[in-house]
Amino acid sequence: MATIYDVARIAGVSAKTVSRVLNGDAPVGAQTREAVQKAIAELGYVPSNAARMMRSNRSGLIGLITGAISMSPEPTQPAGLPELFIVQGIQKALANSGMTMMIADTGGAVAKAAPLIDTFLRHRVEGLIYVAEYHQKVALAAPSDGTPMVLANCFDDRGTPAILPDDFRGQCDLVARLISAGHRRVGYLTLRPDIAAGPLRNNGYRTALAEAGIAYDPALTENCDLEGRYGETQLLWDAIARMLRLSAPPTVLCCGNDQMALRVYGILRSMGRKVPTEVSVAGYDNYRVIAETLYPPLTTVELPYTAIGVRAAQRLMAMISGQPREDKGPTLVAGPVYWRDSVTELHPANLTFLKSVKEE
Amino acid sequence: MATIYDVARIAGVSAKTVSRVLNGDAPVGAQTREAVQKAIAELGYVPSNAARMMRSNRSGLIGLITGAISMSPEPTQPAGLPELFIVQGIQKALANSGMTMMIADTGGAVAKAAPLIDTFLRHRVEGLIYVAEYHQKVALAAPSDGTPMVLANCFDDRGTPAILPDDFRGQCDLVARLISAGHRRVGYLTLRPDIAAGPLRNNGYRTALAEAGIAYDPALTENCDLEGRYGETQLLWDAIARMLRLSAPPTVLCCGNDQMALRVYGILRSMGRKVPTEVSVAGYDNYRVIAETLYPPLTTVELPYTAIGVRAAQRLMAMISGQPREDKGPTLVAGPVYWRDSVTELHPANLTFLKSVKEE
DNA sequence: CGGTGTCATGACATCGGTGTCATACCTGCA
DNA sequence: TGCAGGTATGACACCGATGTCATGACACCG
Repeated sequence: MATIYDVARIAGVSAKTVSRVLNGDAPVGAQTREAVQKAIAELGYVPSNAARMMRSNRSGLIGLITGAISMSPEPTQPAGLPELFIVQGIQKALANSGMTMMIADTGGAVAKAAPLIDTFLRHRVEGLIYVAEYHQKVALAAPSDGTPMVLANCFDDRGTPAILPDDFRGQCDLVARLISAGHRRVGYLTLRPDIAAGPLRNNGYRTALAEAGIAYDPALTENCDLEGRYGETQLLWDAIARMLRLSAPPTVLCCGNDQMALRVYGILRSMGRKVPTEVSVAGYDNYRVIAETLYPPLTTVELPYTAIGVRAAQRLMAMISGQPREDKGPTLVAGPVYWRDSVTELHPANLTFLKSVKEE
Repeated sequence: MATIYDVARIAGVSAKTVSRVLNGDAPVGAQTREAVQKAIAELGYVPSNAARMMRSNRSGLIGLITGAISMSPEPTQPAGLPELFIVQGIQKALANSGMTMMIADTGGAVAKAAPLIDTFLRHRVEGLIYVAEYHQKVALAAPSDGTPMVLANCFDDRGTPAILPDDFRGQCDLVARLISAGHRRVGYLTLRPDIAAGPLRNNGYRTALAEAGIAYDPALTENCDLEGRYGETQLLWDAIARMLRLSAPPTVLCCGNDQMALRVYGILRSMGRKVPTEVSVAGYDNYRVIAETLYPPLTTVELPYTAIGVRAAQRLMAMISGQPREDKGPTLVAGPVYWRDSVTELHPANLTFLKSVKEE
């Protein structure tokens, strides 16, 4: 591979002059410049970033750590897609910053993160982003030197800057929208309570009900989440059957995620219940391959993965450029409700048969 | 950031000795080694890859170019996921090679690939992989220096090593399996004919029929592929209705991809046809979020994205280590048929009502 | 006409490692 | 005893850029 000296020799100038042509940081005579550019083209010269870095100490690299790229050895889970969307967002935000992204992968084992961070530090990355698969708490060793780091879709208890989905807001907005469409009995097939999003979303659900003056009914909330594993369909079937047998059955079923909603579609149809005329369905995530393809298309809330990635990159760039942190605590990113045909807008006429309607 | 000289000074040895401790390329006295390691720990020293690279000329970097990471500005398409699975495969294969992956992104515009390749060459990557979103022909400028390059999920006419899905084999295997399950009238809702996979799969379909001695019936093949855009559902509805009105209607519908199959489920149910007892459905891609979650789960063919990634990485590593190319032409990767409950195994009794059965 | 400022360019040191070679010490064998 | 051979270590050059400083040629101004 040609070096700057080769170019200098061919062009009949000094290496420093070639450097000036490349960087435009000092005036160069017109003919000299041409001669240099000709030599560069002739040799197919490409400057070495490594050499440049030796002096400037700026690598132009951002390190990204995720478990998304390599799946777990037993890929029973659809796993990893959220992380990939976050990566998309990061890339998008980084595209015009001149930074190049290095990606490494824990293969699911958080313990592997430390050596990967080490690899990145060897490359002298200017910043690090750790991306988690789902909203969760992590315990990561901070890089011993001062390299800035941002957590995306996760948080720790050391106050590392974190970007998180606003699960409370999302569920609350969705349920509020359902209520404004006339629904008063809102069934809720929840996520597991042991993941971070679970309790937050439950609070959102109950807050939306409370703000509309609707009493919370425990009979309308069930946890059937088996992470998509075998048995979930049976649990869902059972829970839905029970809810529909209530004297005041739900007019809409909120699902913990869009995948669960996809299951619920099949179950309701097998039960002979039409979606949405007899029972409405709503999801969560706006997993578009499902939400837009389902028939009818699914009302859901965006889980703003791309936006989380963008925010994470922006925050990191701010830290790299030495801007002081303006905001404390995690940054919450809320996504909009996508209103599609899987939920009926109830008209007053329809409302009469609802036993629990207190007002309106 | 501490340098090797800082470590040397603290440990009371020369820089070269520290280097030897780090690389283990020459014997070092036990106490000396300990002193050095203590100094390294004390300073939090991390060697600089850039400096190392200056001499060794080995960057330990692989460059990956894709359009997957940043989506198009108007993400009407679910786009990009296949590429991400390929990236997973690459990462998986690279994990133990000590290589670090750099990812850059064309944002969909192939024209942007050239400057990205340039960026990678500045970093002196040891190899390049270009990943395409779907099986297609590309025209990429090869890096002017001799940096090895592999194409994944695409090919060019310059004979650049390419790894491709075996679309012919996949469709052929699927249809053969359907036939062995007793199906004789196989409806086929195809992909657009202008993409590479289209004609290949059609050949697979016809070959499987021919090998079973079943005559090809043009009335059973329709193209409704609008890439998931508005109108596809209507086209599908129309095509399916037409096929089901035939005097010898199909007993199974092969769909161009799993997303189309998801639509077909909804359509068939709206028509009052039960899946799979009245009409069986098969997909293509093994898009697991759909195929495994659908009710009943979907019979489909794996589009072996991860395997393509693995093969691409392996091939690249072979090129980097200077192994001669053993095989000419593109490497085809076939995926297995996933047999699930969306297709009925027809028993001889069922077969009697089929008008077109010639044999058996 | 001499001093000052700008333009254009080159010599040289430097970044942080590693390759090459030299050196000093020790052991074993003729 | 003398020398070959292995072990442990250091001095120094070098990789390919860029920062610093010096230099020569002009143009402008008083």
